[in-house]
Amino acid sequence: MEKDAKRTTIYDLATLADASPSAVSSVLNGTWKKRRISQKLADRIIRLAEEQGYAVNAPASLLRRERSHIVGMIVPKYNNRYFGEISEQFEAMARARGFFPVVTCTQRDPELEFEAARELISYQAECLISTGATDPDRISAFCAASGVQSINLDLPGRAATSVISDNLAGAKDLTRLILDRCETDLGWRGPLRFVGGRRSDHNTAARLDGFLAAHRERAIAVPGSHIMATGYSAEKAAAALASVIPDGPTGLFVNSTISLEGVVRWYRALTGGAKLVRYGCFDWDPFGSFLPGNVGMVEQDVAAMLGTAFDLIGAPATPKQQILIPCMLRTF
Amino acid sequence: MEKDAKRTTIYDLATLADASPSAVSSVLNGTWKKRRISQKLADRIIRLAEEQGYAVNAPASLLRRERSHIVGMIVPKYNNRYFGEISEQFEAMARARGFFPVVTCTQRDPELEFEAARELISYQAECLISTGATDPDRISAFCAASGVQSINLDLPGRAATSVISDNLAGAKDLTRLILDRCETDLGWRGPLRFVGGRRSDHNTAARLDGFLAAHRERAIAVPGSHIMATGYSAEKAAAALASVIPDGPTGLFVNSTISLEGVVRWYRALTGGAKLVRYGCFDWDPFGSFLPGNVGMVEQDVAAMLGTAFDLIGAPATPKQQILIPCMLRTF
DNA sequence: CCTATTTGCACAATCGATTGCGCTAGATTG
DNA sequence: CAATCTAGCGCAATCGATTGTGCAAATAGG
Repeated sequence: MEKDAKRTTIYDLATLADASPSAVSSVLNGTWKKRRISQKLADRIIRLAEEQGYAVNAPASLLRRERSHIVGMIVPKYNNRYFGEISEQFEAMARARGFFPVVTCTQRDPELEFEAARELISYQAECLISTGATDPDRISAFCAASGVQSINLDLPGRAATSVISDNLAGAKDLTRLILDRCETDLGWRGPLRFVGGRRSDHNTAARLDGFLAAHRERAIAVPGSHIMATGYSAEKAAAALASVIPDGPTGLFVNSTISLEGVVRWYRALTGGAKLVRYGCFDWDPFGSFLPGNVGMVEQDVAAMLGTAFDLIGAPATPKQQILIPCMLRTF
Repeated sequence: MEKDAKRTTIYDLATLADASPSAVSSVLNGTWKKRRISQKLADRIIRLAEEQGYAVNAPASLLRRERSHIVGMIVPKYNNRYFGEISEQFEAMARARGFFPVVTCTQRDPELEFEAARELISYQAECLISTGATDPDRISAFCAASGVQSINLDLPGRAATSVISDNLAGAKDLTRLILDRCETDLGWRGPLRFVGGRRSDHNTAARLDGFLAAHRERAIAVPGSHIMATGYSAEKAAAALASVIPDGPTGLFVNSTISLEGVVRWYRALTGGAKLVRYGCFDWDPFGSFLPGNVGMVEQDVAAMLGTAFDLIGAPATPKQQILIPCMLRTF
């Protein structure tokens, strides 16, 4: 196109409209009634801006402005139903509230998380939401030093208010469901096995608590060997299960859809025993209900979590608390 | 925290370091050797910047700078394996190349697509990648007027170079696979049905061409009623299939994982005929291989597509072309 | 017709970082 | 010892938009 086509500025438009840059600016940012610019001039400027394909220079505008209206979010992954949903709804809700959302994914890499957070602050984000962050407190500290609000989502931290799922209750519900189905389908009372995740992870710990509580309710003892929280990857889950060749009924509490891939791979490789296996998964996937042996999934209430988070934005600094959002049990 | 804690600026650091703002600036942006700042002063400034939790004011920097290093991308959705993968890999590859990626999702809404594109240009993006855009040419035109490079991904446009999957070849491969499996598993020769997507959509059209070509190869006639490209949603696919109660063998070419959800729902509701159904899907999902009846999926080569797109960034304006990236057939 | 408003707009400072240019003191050269 | 060079750094203009203030011209009020 036009080789070194400098972008059109308000100065160009001012010349074309035979007006001052300040008039152009106020017309284009909507403050022109306040500044008593005539309708006539406003129309002229607006028409010219459209003709010239004018787009405001955001850096210049942000530099002068008080507020940026930018809200930032870091998420570990996109290629995952849960975080994909979070990112997508975050953007929609931010736009609906007049914010400019910027989401970036940080691959569960603590350094990248911090760097991305710093970048978002550089861009003058007014608030930063750390989703599933490995070291949320470091980010919160940096935000605080820059006068930027920070909120934790999905995984809690101590240095900022955290909005997380009620993993304990959700896990208890799911465990009960699996136990029930084992009883009705297989005439077997448990105990189940807990597959996937990491015990050092807050959410895994809470879910494990719920898992154990549901067993305790029914006075079912869970041997330590049944807790197979050996990591998140599908391979780890499949490997952990490799030695479990069900000669009798088997029930599994699967801690994430990633781990579920490993479980299903193991399940499919079973020759005879598959009919004796029932499982459920914490986290939802649209294909989950079609997987044989799957009795239900826990769907985290992304809309409620984000709604709660947005209510916190701009609110007066409350004491750092943990807000628990109930999950939804999907029964198949 | 500190109530109206103004962010630390280079002027604050200059005062603290007893140096000039220009020295601070050059130290922090790495141009200080060129400006002959002493190592001693540089060290002092860097230490102070860390102590104060300094983060550069990106708008101010961008305003003055020549290049922004920002690359923008719009995608229709995140909550989908394919686009999630695209977004995630785009960010990683952009960072690896020293760019600052900004991705935003636009829900297949033409107006939102355009608004988001305009915003990214406002932020001085150097290049904009329109992924699966409904009206890529409008965006390209706006980019051109602003002197910003634009590239289409996944869906082609006429106003910018487009990097897309080789849908024709991929669909032909998948169709052959399904036909083969129908023959070996069911002893049946087709024709298959084409489910999902929209004929007005470039990719659907290309896949349909491949679908028909593979039938033609084998001299199998496809009745018009077998082309059920009635939209992308799971509901539409399920509804379209509702009347198809297989009294004999049935084979389906499913045009997306979204449509696949509807297909699987239909499949599960079949009482007797399920054993006579085989299908395959264009687009990959990690749970796909566990779905009964699914004989294979086409995985689009996201890494290759993005690699090609990145190679185009900053390259001298080539003639607008369509670059086809081969897909990978996953056989189950 | 003359003073008070009001209308309609322009001026100029400002946001924070970048960068071309220039200045000073010490080192080097002849 | 004068001339030249260089190391080391500061000055001030600049990017484009925003916004408090000021000032004519038009209108209203008496």
